[in-house]
Amino acid sequence: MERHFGLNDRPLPEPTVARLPIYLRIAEEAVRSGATTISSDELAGLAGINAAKVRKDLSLLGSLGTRGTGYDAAQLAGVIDGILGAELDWPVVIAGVGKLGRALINARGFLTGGYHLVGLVDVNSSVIGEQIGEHIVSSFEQLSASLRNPPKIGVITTPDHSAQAAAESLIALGAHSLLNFAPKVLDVPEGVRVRYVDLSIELQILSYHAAREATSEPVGLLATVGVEADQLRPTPWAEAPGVSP
Amino acid sequence: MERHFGLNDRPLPEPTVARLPIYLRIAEEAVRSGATTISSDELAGLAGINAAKVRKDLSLLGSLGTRGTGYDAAQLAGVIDGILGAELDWPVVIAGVGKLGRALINARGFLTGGYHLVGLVDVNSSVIGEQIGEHIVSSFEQLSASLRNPPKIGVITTPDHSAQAAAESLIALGAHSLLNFAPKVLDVPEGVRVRYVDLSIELQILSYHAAREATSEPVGLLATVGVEADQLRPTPWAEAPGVSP
DNA sequence: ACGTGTGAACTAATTCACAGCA
DNA sequence: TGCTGTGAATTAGTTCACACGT
Repeated sequence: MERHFGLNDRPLPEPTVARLPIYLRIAEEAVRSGATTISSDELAGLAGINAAKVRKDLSLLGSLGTRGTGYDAAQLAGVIDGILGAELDWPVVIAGVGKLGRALINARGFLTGGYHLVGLVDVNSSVIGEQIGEHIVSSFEQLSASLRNPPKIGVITTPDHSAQAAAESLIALGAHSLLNFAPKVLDVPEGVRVRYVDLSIELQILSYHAAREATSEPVGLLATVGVEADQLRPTPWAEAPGVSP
Repeated sequence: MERHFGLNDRPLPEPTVARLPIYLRIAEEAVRSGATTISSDELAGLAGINAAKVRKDLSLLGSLGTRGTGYDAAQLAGVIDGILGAELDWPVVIAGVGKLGRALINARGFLTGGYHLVGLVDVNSSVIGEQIGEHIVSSFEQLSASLRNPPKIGVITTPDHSAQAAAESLIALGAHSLLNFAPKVLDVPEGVRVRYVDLSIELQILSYHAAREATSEPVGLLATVGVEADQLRPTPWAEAPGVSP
């Protein structure tokens, strides 16, 4: 598995990594709208951040820009795509076929690019066998028997009390990266990466700020991101690639 | 509207704000499980971060702990709850009753505490009039006529091409804070706060790291958070309060 | 002129390490 | 002895400002 670091030796700063998907979206959008080139200023405006940050971020990927002109939108998209690994093949299994699981399965924009669903599992026998889109919900045993290659990413959309069991099953299937939507801290072996997404926290953060909105502070565009546990890195930003139900 | 700052004068650092909901969950959980007291070490372990950070964060809220003992779990929960404004009343309107909207409406844990749904709107006449839980989907006009008080928070779960219109309607209803799940940058007037949540970005961040997993780095628990656009602040962390479909 | 790339300055956040109270 | 609270040190990230290519 190829290693992508910055231009040099070092890995990219987490905040930069978190912004890359945003730049990618904007660059792709620019290409679609016929632009061949895009400047750090434009990128910054659309991302809701400042241009210096954009340039600093992109300079870590190499000298992609042309002075006086800007960045080649298509090339930029390609480079970011490569770095994010989106051009590789990322088989995904979703565990938990409840409302949220279904929403993600059907969301345009969630499973795009290199991410594709290879399995849908649940422990509830009333949904096992159900067909959703092109997939049939199976038990872990069934999926385990039928999968040729292990999934790279496991998505947990079970109720919280089942999350740990789901995690263990996904890990047993071979997943080393988990995206957990359940409000539960997972106990996973060394080497397994977990990313937590907590939607209710967003409301709490919003209301914290709203409660002191009186002091009308500048309001910026936002970015959305899950954070790396240990080294909590946030993601600044605007233009969220998203879930469109 | 009361102003909550740290102990002193200054507002809390964004990363701290993003961690508070996590501490809150853990403290509440501790209370439920019968513990009266919880230490920064325990908090840290459950949150997937280190104890110094926990103590620094909590010290900004006041001298809540007792040396040699730890923090009073119930008191801690109460204080954080107050700071996050969760004990206040936060009327929420959800715009866009597609799969994701329905998932959020039904998710345990999304609309809890002081957050409660006061309206469900959509532009699609085929869903207007539909009853979902205790609410009936209405048009913006209908809702506008029937709402007594403006919603404080608007949640956008429409397709991306409708997001801007939804935002404008929500703002017209009186919402000053928006939580946008659509992959679209919103153009909003000064004073309106937008928080973007992009679920597909999570996959991209996971795969970026997975692609260089070869170098087995330490794997931490993660935190999930949307970020404040301008000042991009991430959220470190583990134990995500979540969406359980 | 224009806009990138980047060292330098600055600001923010994390982590250390320990004094001090229960 | 145990664990908080917190200054000090460190590390990370952002922003400035300008030299340099086109």
